[in-house]
Amino acid sequence: MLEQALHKHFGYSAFRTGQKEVIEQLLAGRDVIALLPTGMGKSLCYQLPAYLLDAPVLIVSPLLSLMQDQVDQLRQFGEKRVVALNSFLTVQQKRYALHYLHEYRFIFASPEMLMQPQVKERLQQMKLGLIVADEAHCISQWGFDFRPDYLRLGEIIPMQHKPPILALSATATKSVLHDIETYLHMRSPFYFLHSVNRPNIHLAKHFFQHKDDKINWILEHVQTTAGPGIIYTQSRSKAESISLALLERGIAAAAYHAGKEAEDRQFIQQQFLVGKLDWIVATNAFGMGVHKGNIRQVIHEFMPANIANYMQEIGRAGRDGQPAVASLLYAEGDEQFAQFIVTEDLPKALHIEQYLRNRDKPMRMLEDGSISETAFRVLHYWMQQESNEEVQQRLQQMEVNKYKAVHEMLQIIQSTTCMREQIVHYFGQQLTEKISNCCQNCGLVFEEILAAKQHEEATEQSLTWQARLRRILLAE
DNA sequence: CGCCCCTCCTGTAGAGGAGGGGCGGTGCGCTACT
Repeated sequence: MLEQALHKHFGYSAFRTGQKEVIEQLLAGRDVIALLPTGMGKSLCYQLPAYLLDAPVLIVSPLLSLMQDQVDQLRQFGEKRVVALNSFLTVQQKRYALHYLHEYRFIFASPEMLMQPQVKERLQQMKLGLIVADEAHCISQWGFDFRPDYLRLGEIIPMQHKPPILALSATATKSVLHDIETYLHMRSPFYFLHSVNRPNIHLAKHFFQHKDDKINWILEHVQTTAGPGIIYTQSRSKAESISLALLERGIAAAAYHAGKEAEDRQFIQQQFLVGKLDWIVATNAFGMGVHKGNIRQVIHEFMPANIANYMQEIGRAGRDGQPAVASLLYAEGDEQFAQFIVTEDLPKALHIEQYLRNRDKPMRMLEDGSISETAFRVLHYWMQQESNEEVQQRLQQMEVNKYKAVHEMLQIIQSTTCMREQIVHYFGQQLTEKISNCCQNCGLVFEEILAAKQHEEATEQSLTWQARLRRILLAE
């Protein structure tokens, strides 16, 4: 009985939605794509099978920090046969880990590490019980133009004695599901798809004449409403300046972006998790693997580049099931920047010519700085897959697709019909129930949603003196 | 591409506008250098 195994290894008495179905299929040897809302115990879907299979489980993870969290969690459960194969290991540790790889129960690794010849060869000789792609939407989101090793995961799957493959994610469109299936070489996978709709997240949007007005709105809004929350900004510098402005107003806020030291990032995330920080002002670097239940607000200072990103980012709110608000701020022309940022680092036609001229030693292209490291890696990958003409076409198509995705997001912003319905429809699903205070277009009274919370805060002593003064002076 | 910031220009005072330059997201692994 699966329930008995669940109780024996993890001490739980019952499965959560989807877990049992997914595990049953995996144990029967079938590939599975599971879309489960975050925080609903996605990791158990591979952790339990690991104890019922007689071979190691390989988990492909997008972030080192995520890997570390999962390793720590398993160790807390008393599991010793667990390893994270990544650049944190010394040469000796890595050699040791590879030598005894078959003895581990859980092997975590990044796609880049898996593509190293020594690692790949070692895995190919080994029997694996299960291969897991955690946050599997990364295959589609990052594989084509950022981390091409994500498209090469199929190379580590043994042809003979192929283990079942599990793809886990919280949000994926039909086309993302298709990419996952293709690049993981899945054979008629079992789908467990939870609804992408999150009824407790209310969708607000606000329009502004000038970009600066958005900042003023944020400063005002954050001082008078309930946190904790995340503010997503378009650039690192803006994340810094807004968090500073909030700090000056007595709000416990911090900035988070990829320009910060790994140590600082970890510290800030930790402080937010334990409630010492109320607001995180971040670029899209923040979020994956952040398990905080009581996030009440997500504010977008800029326009997300596509609907999937928007859903992922607002989906970090209200995981405790309590009401939360996602506020999307828009000023005319914001789509220009969104378009620029997502296409700026794509390899261009001139890079293909340059690549062909340096065919014998393409790395030379990097020397004069005419191409970024990312763009070079992406170009190099595609040039090995396809002809010049095909690569050129592909890159153009990528650009077109990215513009199209920005436009789809813009339509949600500009339309006057239910935002939720449009979003759910975009993911190929249907909206089954109608909620009150659904979205800006259906009618939304902010105070009604977080009213109880705000009242509580108003009487709290922890209210900042600025906010108290503001209430008195402005009679709010 | 659009923004922000800085410098320069004008024409003899102080400030406003033109024009140029810099900047702008996401992560892995690895290497060279301090």
